[in-house]
Amino acid sequence: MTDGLDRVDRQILRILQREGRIPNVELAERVGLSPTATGERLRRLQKDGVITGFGARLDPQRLGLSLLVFVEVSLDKTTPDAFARFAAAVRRAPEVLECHMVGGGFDYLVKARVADMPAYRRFLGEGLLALPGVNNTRTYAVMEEVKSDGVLPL
Amino acid sequence: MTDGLDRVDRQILRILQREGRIPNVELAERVGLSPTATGERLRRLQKDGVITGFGARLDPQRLGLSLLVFVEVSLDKTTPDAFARFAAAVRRAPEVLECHMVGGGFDYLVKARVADMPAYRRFLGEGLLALPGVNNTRTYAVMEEVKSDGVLPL
DNA sequence: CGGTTTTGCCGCCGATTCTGCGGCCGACCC
DNA sequence: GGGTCGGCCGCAGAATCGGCGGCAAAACCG
Repeated sequence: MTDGLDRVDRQILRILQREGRIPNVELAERVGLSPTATGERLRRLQKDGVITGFGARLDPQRLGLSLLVFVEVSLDKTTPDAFARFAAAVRRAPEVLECHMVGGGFDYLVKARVADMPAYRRFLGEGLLALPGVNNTRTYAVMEEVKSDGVLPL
Repeated sequence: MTDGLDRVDRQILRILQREGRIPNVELAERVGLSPTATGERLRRLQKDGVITGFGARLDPQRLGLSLLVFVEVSLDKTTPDAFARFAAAVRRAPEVLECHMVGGGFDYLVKARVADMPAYRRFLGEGLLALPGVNNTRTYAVMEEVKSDGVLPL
């Protein structure tokens, strides 16, 4: 059940990762199946949760979000529910694109986009550091995005 | 030209980020415009580069990629073209979802997905450490993905 | 301030795409 | 051999797409 994907399924996923809005008929002729069979596979892949959704890729620059930063966050270990409260607050913060709990020298790795350095200072001061339990942060500003697509290998 | 987006444009982008495959007619009635006008805006947003593409979101677990890791990479500063060669190699590596050049204690931050720890060891040894100019790496394994969508604020 | 251009929207309509249905074929199992 | 089942196909009605002409309000200009 976890991996009942044949060659055609994988090809469909590979195409849809990059061209999510391709019409079903064109997808069908690319994988060499009829539109009906292809649509059926697509529906099944969504129902089974392999495909969790579709989305538009936007250019952050054109939206005034020129600065990409990664922040390593350390929490006080004293309060046990601090983790849950931090996680909840982070999910509400629109600047935060991703947040991962990691094992190692710190607790959370946050990926965020803001307009510029002043905006980041504001986000750091009023957003992150204001959260209870936040002990220490270390910021890395991205100078160049070498690879950004995030396409999964198949 | 960089920011000629009105309220309706932003609403379109907000919807399409989460539901990229929504039919144009439904998008139209959600933003309160006719399908023709909505389609025209969509076409313009793509032509202007605000929308760079559409893609399917896949569940990494169901594809056998259960381990998400972040790797901080330091390069030898001796060879000046080492940066370009590292960047080129990283773009070819399928496990690497993202790679950013950062300012701070190290040079590159790499986000990668692999099947499990043995697969990561292989990727680290044969993929990253084999690259010329790589001086030092530090790995952080993700224990929990608190927020992963990467949706931009509008 | 009046006229003109521009811009953005709508309704319409032919072409394309989608989707549910019935039928076909090969694999598999008694 | 006979039955069952999963996967694919073709078809047809319904929905959607995309280009065209018209219209009204805003912007522009003399």
